[in-house]
Amino acid sequence: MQLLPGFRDFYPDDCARRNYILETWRSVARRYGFVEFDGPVLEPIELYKKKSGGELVGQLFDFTDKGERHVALRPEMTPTLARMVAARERDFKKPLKWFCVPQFFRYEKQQRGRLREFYQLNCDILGEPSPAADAELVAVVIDLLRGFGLGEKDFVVRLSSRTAWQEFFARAGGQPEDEYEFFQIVDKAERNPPEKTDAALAKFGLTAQQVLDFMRSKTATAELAPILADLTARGLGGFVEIDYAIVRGLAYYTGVVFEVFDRSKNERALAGGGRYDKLLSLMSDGKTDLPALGFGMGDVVLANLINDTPAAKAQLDAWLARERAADVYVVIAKEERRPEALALVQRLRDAGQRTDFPLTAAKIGKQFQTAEQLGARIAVLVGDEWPQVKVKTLATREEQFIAADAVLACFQPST
RNA sequence: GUGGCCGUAGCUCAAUGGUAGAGUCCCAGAUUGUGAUUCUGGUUGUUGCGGGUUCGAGUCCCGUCGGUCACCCCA
Repeated sequence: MQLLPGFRDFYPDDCARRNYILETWRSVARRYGFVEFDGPVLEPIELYKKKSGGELVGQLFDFTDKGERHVALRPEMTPTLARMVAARERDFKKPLKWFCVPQFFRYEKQQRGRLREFYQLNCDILGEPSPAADAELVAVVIDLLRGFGLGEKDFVVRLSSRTAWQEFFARAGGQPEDEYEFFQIVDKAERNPPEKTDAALAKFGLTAQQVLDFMRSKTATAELAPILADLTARGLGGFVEIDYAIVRGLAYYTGVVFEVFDRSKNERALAGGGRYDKLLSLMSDGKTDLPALGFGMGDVVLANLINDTPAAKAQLDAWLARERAADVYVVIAKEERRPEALALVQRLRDAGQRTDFPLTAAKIGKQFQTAEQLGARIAVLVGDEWPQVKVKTLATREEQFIAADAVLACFQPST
């Protein structure tokens, strides 16, 4: 049987790599005061139709359940978050700083950095309109990536704003109802030939040159300046560039938007997000109106970049080695001593030592080889010397005899 | 969803249209109380799948599934 396209098996080594990413995400998010939440993997399809107007339904894993409900595997978290917050908004002190690490499912053709199943860290701040919240969000993005050993030379946050483009569009005489169409044109202006952009902009009385000129003006607007100042005060200014080419595809963004890219531009976006001040109101039919902003960061592109960045790769490998290493391997040199060895194994495990031993009789050399492969730091040999055992530090090959009862003391922290 | 390239052992890859191979990994032994190297032996295949051409197909043709890259999209 083959895997379904775009889905992954996680063998122990893959699972450890995945957990490294998830644990690092959780650790940094908590450091910033974000608290973890989660929701259902399966949702009624209307939840996703409401926001997107059905455009994204073609990329959902959806089906009809046995109760005739039309359901979908979650492709994103923002609708669920909006529903949850809107339902119990008064229970939470503002601003809310919530994160989650959900597995998402999207029915798309897979390619580099994009699968049909993936994990994505989501961090959201709700109930805070101040630019301080925007800066806090960008700061946590930066520190999340720094947490993997990535630095200023490895990635950059491209900071932009829908507001800036709204004002640009209004100055040119554009109507608010045409804004979204205009954003879509701007979003593609960098990739499309100027003639094509000119043609699309003609109805608004604009030219590709005007749009590209503004796009390349790196001066911060009054909205973005305090965010930059905040990040500079934190010492994170070097990670951020103003770049009005970032518009993002979705209709619901209202203000600051940003995307994070690797400097070499080999990968697709590492993370992306922005403000969606009107979305909660939209999702709750006006019952709840909270300003909000957030971003998502997927595991697939991030893993690619870590593997291609030596310092980050080294940090990952060190973590993996620590993660899988056994503390102690008990070598049973004489099968007659197996009961005593089992007792020792049990005591070591009770004391919290990661302990392994041969389940069946095996040659000594084989057992040491196994101990080595398991990454054990210490081998304890049980044999003729009982009630003494031989304690060997595998890295240095030093051995010493110790009374079996005293072995545990070797592993206690010496205070 | 559209198009280019690619599918041979668990992995990396060979094989002019003529008997499917090597390295690696794994297992065992050399070595009955010590890890490396080395040496010896061993397991592993419906050549992705299904048709077709041919005396004969891993090889050529068609289809299909999967992978990959680009486009579309990117919550």
